[in-house]
Amino acid sequence: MSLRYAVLTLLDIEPGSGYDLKRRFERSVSHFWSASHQQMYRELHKLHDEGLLDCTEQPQEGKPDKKIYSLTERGRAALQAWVQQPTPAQKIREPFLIQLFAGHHLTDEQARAAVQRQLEEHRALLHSYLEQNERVLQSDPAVQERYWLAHQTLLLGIEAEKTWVAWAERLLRRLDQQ
Amino acid sequence: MSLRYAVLTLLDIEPGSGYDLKRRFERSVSHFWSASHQQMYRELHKLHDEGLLDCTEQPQEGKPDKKIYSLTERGRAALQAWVQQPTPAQKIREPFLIQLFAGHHLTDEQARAAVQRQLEEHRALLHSYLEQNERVLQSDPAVQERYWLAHQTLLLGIEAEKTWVAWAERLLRRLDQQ
DNA sequence: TCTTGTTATGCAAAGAGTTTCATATTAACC
DNA sequence: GGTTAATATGAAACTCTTTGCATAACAAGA
Repeated sequence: MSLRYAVLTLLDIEPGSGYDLKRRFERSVSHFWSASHQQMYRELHKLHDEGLLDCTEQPQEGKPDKKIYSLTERGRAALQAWVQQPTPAQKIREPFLIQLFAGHHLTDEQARAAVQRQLEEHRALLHSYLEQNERVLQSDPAVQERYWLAHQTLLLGIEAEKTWVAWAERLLRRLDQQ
Repeated sequence: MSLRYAVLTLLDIEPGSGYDLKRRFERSVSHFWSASHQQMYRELHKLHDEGLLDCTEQPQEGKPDKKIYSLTERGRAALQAWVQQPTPAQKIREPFLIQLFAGHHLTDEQARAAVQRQLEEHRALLHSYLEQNERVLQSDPAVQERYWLAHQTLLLGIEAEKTWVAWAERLLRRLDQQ
């Protein structure tokens, strides 16, 4: 049930199409949620059917038309009610760590390569979050003020990636000594 | 496809029943994977049908009988082949951070309570990982040596929870000042 | 004109995970 | 004898997510 509220939250901040939403998921909330375009469209249809979203078709010049979704009164009420409820605990599922857990089946060389790959991925994530952070810091102070709690989630993402990178670097050094 | 390899990995380290496995998931790998008992039993049946697991019934005194599963040669080969393949990137899905992202719908008091709740959960996780770590450090050095990469995953879990706790504490202080 | 890339939307099937229900053995306690 | 709790296993229905397929408007370049 969380995807729907992620969608409502983003559309509450600013209305948009499924396509927009997909890109905003990648740009602004990838540090705590991900969803494919099929999930977006299905969820948008459902929310529209349930009367939580309005939809208006918007013709475009030089591009295909889009459907712009925005929250209805009921949509805002549903979001408001949900944010005040306790959330289910996160379920972590990290395939790479299963592999390391089965690391006695890896040679040192294989382990090194796998950790190196992860290190690069997490460095890239950290880099992208730091860029997002720069964009936020350069935006309108009134907007920053209004969405300061949203910004805190990005700061957690940054700290989490720093932790990951530091851990992977330490592990690589240890693998290199062997 | 990752659950099956998590199951194979644990049974490769030590054979056991579905019930054992459930507890071992909670005790030893909860920092990177979680699964319900229904998932265990279903996966065990599938892996047995596919010939990756052997199964022997073991009568018990004072308790219901259990089915002990262990890897077949093909099971070991499948695990060995998988650990060497690149893993799909983790998909983070953290409902609490959606709520914070929609934090403009919360009063400071509501936000404080929600963050406080998360802080307590993550402190409890940190505590339990630190206890696991103590158990590992007191175990047979030869076993520690063999599974040292598995132990590294726990150290990452500990660092990640420390990061979370520190972030939540900082956020709470900021909320208290308002 | 044809191909490639971006924008934009969607269906259908399969796979993974959750929730609810059900059963049975044994120990411990009242 | 009846209740509660831990151990032990499983089916069925449902929801959520992924994967593969499909369509179409338009721009840019070969």
